Amino acid sequence: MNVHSTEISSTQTDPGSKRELIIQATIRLISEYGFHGTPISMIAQEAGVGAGTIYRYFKDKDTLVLEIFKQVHCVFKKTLLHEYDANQTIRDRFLHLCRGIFQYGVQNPYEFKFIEQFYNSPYGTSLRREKFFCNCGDTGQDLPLEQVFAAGQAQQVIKDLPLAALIALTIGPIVFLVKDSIAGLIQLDQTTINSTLAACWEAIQQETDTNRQPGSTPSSPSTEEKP
Amino acid sequence: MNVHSTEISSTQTDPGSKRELIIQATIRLISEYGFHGTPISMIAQEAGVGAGTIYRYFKDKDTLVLEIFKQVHCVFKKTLLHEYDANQTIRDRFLHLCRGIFQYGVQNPYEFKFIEQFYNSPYGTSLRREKFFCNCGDTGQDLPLEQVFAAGQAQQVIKDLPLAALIALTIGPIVFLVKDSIAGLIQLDQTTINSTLAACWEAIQQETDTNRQPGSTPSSPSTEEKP
Amino acid sequence: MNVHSTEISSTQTDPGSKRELIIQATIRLISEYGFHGTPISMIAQEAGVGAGTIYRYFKDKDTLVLEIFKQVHCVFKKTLLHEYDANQTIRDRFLHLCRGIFQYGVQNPYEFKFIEQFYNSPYGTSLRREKFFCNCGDTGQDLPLEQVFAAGQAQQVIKDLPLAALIALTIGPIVFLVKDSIAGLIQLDQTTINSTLAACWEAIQQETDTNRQPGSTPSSPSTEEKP
Amino acid sequence: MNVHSTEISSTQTDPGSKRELIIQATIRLISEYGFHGTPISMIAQEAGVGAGTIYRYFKDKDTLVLEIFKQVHCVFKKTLLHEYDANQTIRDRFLHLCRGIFQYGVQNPYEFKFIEQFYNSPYGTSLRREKFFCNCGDTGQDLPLEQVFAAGQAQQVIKDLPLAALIALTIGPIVFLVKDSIAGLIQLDQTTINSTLAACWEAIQQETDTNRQPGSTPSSPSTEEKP
DNA sequence: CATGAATGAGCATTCATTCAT
DNA sequence: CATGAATGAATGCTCATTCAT
Repeated sequence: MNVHSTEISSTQTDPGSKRELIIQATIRLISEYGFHGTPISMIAQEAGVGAGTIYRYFKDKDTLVLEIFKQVHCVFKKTLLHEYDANQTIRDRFLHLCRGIFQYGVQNPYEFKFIEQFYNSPYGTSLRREKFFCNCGDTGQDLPLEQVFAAGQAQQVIKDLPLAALIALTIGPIVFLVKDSIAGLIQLDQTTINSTLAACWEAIQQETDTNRQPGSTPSSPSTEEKP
Repeated sequence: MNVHSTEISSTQTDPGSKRELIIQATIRLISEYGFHGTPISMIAQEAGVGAGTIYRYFKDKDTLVLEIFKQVHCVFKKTLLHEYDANQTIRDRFLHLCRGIFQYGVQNPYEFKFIEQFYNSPYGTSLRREKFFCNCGDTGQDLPLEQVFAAGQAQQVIKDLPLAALIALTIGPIVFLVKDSIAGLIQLDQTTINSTLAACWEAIQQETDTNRQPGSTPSSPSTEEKP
Repeated sequence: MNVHSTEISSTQTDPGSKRELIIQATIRLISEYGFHGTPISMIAQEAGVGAGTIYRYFKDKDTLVLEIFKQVHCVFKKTLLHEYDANQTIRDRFLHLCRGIFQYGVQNPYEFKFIEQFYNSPYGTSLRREKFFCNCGDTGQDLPLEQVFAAGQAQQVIKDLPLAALIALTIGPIVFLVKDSIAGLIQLDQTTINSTLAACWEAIQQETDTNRQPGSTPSSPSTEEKP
Repeated sequence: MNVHSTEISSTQTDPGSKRELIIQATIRLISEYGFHGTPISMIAQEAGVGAGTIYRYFKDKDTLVLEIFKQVHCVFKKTLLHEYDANQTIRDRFLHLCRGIFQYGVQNPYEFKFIEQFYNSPYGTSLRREKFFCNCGDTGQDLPLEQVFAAGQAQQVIKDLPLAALIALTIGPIVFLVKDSIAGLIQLDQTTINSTLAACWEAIQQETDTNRQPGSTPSSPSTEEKP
């Protein structure tokens, strides 16, 4: 009855549908110009639809952006969790998730910057504070990265820093680099990604005697968790 | 004939001048509401001047923001270089600069967010790409942090990563944390700052014989082998 | 070729026809929200038809309303003339017609307010000026009330006031009261209606010796004199 | 500080001020086309000002109309009360007030229709129900006409009809006639006005033996109240 | 015939910029 | 120099109307 839908239906990804055209145009433009820098008329033109058409699919501009964020954020989370194994070592789980962010950013630059824009908007700030995130069908628990950090700290594999600091030490560099990559300031190949991730791990790992044993390289799997 | 000046005159820091009132109001408001969320009329009111007055000092809104960015960015750089000693060790110079960013962000949240806003705008992106930055009277050389990294790599104290990656590994976490701090999501005390900076250093430092045993290859994260 | 019809076909009162559904919805909505406050889409929804369907029956929104007005106005006139006997006394004919307006308004509040809305619109004003009204199959003669007034004046039963004044003195109070009734500001029972009509009659009647005789009026709601 | 003012300042009637130009244009246009039929752009053009200028004086379109209504309604009430003497007979007070309405309508056709439009809008309906009217500096008591009716009923000079009916019997014809006059359907001279008012009085007056004496003409002051 | 998705002109409102004072 | 009233282009949004299905 109502075409405005918060549910993410399968038709949303029909690449030819007007709705999807609007979404893609919005992501592209807002990722570049920001919410207030992107008039509806510009979205309509980029999508190749009439301005009024947008309002058949979304109640207003706010809703348009919020709904796209939810959808994009969901896909983003699902991408991270693809082939994710909670039984792997802390380090491997860390690397899996972080590499996922890298890959996602490089392969979906518009979506990545869109998420960034959203997080840095007043909207996003309150989102973060209220832990509002979309559930995507999962149990609404914390981002898996936070779980990894918590588990790692429990096992004394990860430094006893505030959670925010741990996140900053990993997400910070990744986001920074991906944005530089999107801006064309650096070419992100697998080698650079891998070495950067290794560096991130070194930043947060708890150095123990075991870790300091000769031959122990920062990037070698340690077995500190199951002694 | 034209009172608009790209040059940074000495009067700009006169705290009572209208120009400075306008600048301070703009920083405060744009850091909070963003460029498009801050009308000229709001700036005029916050600054306690007439709207038309702003146009005596700045050609238009774009120029206003660009000029403020240049000025703020200069002060920021100068702050970092305060008591900076190029003869210190790589690590100390690194810590001096990074701690400076932290301090600046915590003590000047409006300016910090303003710079952030600017960097994330289309304007900022092109700026970064064109290395346009203001010279601030210095010799136009690279940011000192980049010099430290280059020197550190020459001395094999710092990993052989792309410069952009090294910057990301240090600036990324700092900016991330300062923003969280400004948003009230974390309380940044000296302990947290110090341990975070130590972590950043661990992320970028080259482990040598001096530091470690030979054969240690920081850039090989390939370790998934489980013996 | 053109399904739009200015003629009032017999199907218009078929209660199940789409045309009639549209008309009823329009009357209900416009009487409440006015012409500009009632979008076509709302009419379509209320009528349970597609928006495009309305344009099969009416050329455009203006035509829709004009045609409905003609139809409603016709039915209104016919209602007034029901059981109307031109051989009755002036006073009885007057009371018959006026009571008819009261009854019609109370029983058909939507239609009544619709007519009102229309009369007060620029459209209605020009209509009144041009004496354009629909003929309803009658001989296009004046409204019967005007005939009664003319006849009454000829018989010196009704004051020698301008016709417009006589109409105002009768229609004015009735419309005013019915609107208050519809708005819920007064409960219109038969007693109030009768005494109001008696008052209207007193306003326009020519006082002669004949008229002043006691008990002279058949439907005498006029018992107010206390002998 | 704030140019939006609910207070009715003396400058409002400065005929050359933009504010007054806007008000006059609004009254003229809304009286003819109604609220929804009068775009802001049309008001701006009619007033000879830019569209944005209107918003310097009024918060939004609703406020514009509401404020004008208050002002016009105040002037209207003051006009009615000009030279009004509460010590006159019921009939004279009645005639004074009703004649005032006539005069006001004939001399201020735009304002008169504007008030009409407003009363017939959803806004006006709630106004009537809530007795919200502006106080105009008076004590906020009922319209004087209602007081006259109440007093007249107490003295058995006026019929014992519901208040709404009495108002309908007087205001109804007057409004009806004035509208016809404005529409050009009738020429309202003093004779017509006087005889119509006399008729209105006959409609509502309580007929006693005294009143029935020959020679008692509607327009002559009767002394029925203080026998 | 009937539909409702699509359209774009039109609306209320905001805001960067100008200019008379 | 400084002001802020005035402007009109631009924005988000609505809605009468069309037309492919």
